[in-house]
Amino acid sequence: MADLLTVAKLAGVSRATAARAFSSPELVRPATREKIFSAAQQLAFRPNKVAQQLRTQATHMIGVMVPSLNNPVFAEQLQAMEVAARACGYSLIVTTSDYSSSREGDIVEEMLRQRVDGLVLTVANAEQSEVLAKLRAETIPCLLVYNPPGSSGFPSIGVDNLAAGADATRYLIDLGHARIGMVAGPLLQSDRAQQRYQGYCQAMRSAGLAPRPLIEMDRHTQADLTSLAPALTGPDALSAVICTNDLLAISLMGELQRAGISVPGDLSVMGFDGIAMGEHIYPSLSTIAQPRADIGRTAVHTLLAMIRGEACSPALLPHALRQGESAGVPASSKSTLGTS
Amino acid sequence: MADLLTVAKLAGVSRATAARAFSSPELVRPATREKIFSAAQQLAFRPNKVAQQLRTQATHMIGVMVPSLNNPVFAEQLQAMEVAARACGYSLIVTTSDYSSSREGDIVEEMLRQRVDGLVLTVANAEQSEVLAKLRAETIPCLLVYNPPGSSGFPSIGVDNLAAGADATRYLIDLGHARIGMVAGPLLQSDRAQQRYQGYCQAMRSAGLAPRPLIEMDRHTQADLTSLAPALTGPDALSAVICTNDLLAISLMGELQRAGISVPGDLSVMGFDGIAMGEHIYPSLSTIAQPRADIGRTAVHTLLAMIRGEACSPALLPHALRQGESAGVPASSKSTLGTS
DNA sequence: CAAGCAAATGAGATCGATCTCATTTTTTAT
DNA sequence: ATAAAAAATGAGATCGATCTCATTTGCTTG
Repeated sequence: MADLLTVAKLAGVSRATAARAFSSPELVRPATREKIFSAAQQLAFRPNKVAQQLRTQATHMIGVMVPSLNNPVFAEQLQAMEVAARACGYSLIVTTSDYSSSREGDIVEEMLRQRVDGLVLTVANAEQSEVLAKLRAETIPCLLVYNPPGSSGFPSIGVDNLAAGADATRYLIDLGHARIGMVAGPLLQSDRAQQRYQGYCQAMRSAGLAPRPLIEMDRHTQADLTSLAPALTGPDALSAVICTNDLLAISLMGELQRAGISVPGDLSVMGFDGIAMGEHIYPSLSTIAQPRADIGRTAVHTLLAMIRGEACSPALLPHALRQGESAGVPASSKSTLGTS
Repeated sequence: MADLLTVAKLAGVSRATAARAFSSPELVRPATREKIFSAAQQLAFRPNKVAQQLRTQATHMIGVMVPSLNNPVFAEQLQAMEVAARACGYSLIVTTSDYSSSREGDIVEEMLRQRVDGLVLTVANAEQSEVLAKLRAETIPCLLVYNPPGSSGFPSIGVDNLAAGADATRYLIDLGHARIGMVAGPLLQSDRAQQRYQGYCQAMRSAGLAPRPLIEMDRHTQADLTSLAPALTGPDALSAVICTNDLLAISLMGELQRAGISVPGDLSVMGFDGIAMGEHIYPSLSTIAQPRADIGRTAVHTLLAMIRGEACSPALLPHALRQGESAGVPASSKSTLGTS
């Protein structure tokens, strides 16, 4: 592959001038510039970014780590990030941690060696993350996404999960529900889920209702009915559940329907995240939508600002309750209304 | 950031020896090695990959381009690729083309400048892709995913879309359907969709049925009922449709159910791809599942083999018909059976 | 037309590692 | 103990661009 020196020779100029023709053309006399460009053309010259990166000490690469691309929330956020980054001349190195703390460590170390200009991370639990502890000693710009901007010490882009959890709960209460439960993945491993549950508890109490203990599923994105069954029977049976993410909600709805339980007839279901799929299925998913594309875009722009050395304001983006068909008036109220 | 020279000085050795301690420790006397390692430790030395890449002329980076991460097929494939690549010491630069040919060109050029070691691409249409034409003049290892391995001249990883299309069709025929249609995105822009349609046509003819013209939707991943309505009325109304991808199928099912059309009662629906979501919704999606994770993994391993200079055999991976609840016995047969 | 000044160009160092080849040190054999 | 062979180390070039600073070229103006 032809390098700049070869181009310079063919054009009869020095390396420096050839380089200038590309980086600051206005400093090169038009005639010379043309000679250089045509030489470059002939030789099919293609600038070597690696060399540029070494010399300028800037890679124009952003390291991105998400838990999994199998969850559309992250994939959709990444889609937006990629578009935003490329528009600004940056590339994305994408990695997945599978919520594993050791993998998180390896990945970040690798990216630091690659000298990415900044990092955008979504970690399992920001408060007690080892990798964030290590990063605190580094000077590289680093931004969290979805993780609450708590005491981790890093700026963060996301929504107010607590308020969002409360909003979802209040929506169901306003619909007439009182026996509302919350369903989460295993061990409440995600700090977002924890906050959402807090919000649920607050909203319940504000309405004079007793919050119920969280119902944990074995898997983070797939519901199993057996774990839920106890909560659905007896006099205190739930009339509505909020799932801590959309995948969980969607798979729960599927299981319910397969078991002959009607949604929202017998049980209202709400999700969290607002993945695109939720709008297309039937019944469409009532959910708290996070502005995923906005989050991705904002994350990129905020990180680039940090890279430029500007102070950055950790942004809370607005969430929105998306009314779908999966949450409705509870059966009891309906019959009450019908007979009144 | 401390560099190797600084480490070498502190350890009282030359750059060369310090470098060797890391790259080929067996060439360095244990005592010396220890001095170097402890110096590195003290200085928090972190090898600079950019410099390595420049010197060794190998980046250990793979450029990946997919149409969109909003479609779980690509996200799920990417997830598998990332894991496989990292296990082999490679990183992924991920980009999305949105099926735009100009964006494809820009992206690939950018990646070539970045001197990625190889490319894994999914293009809109491999046969007439400008970017592939350009790449044919380059020497960089390049692998297609999902695109049929036709005359593009590049090895490809994917399934036999023609056979898959025929399998789906035959499955519906075996269920008793005769009035089967196929639904695709706009302009049949994807070469895979074309092949699947061919397969459908073949299977129909083999069964003595007349293939119907393709029904095109305005968007690639979202169905609208108005475009489909004509095909659903009259004496010749369809009893089953095959969609060229799962997103289309799922959104179609949603629309149908919202319109009071029962699936599979009134209309059987099949998809293509086998995204995870399809199994969770209700009714679960009958589809032709592509081994997305396998495809991703195989793509990485095949590309790495190409990078090592080994000849590569373009692999066709097996697809599988996944029986779901969305395709069933047609209403007419059912009543026939019932009255006989 | 010469002096003076701005614009254009070039020489050489630099980024941080690796590689080759020469040199020094250590080990082995005699 | 000494020569020969093997192992360990070092000096310096190299990858491909960019940057600084010195030098040359071109232009303006008196």
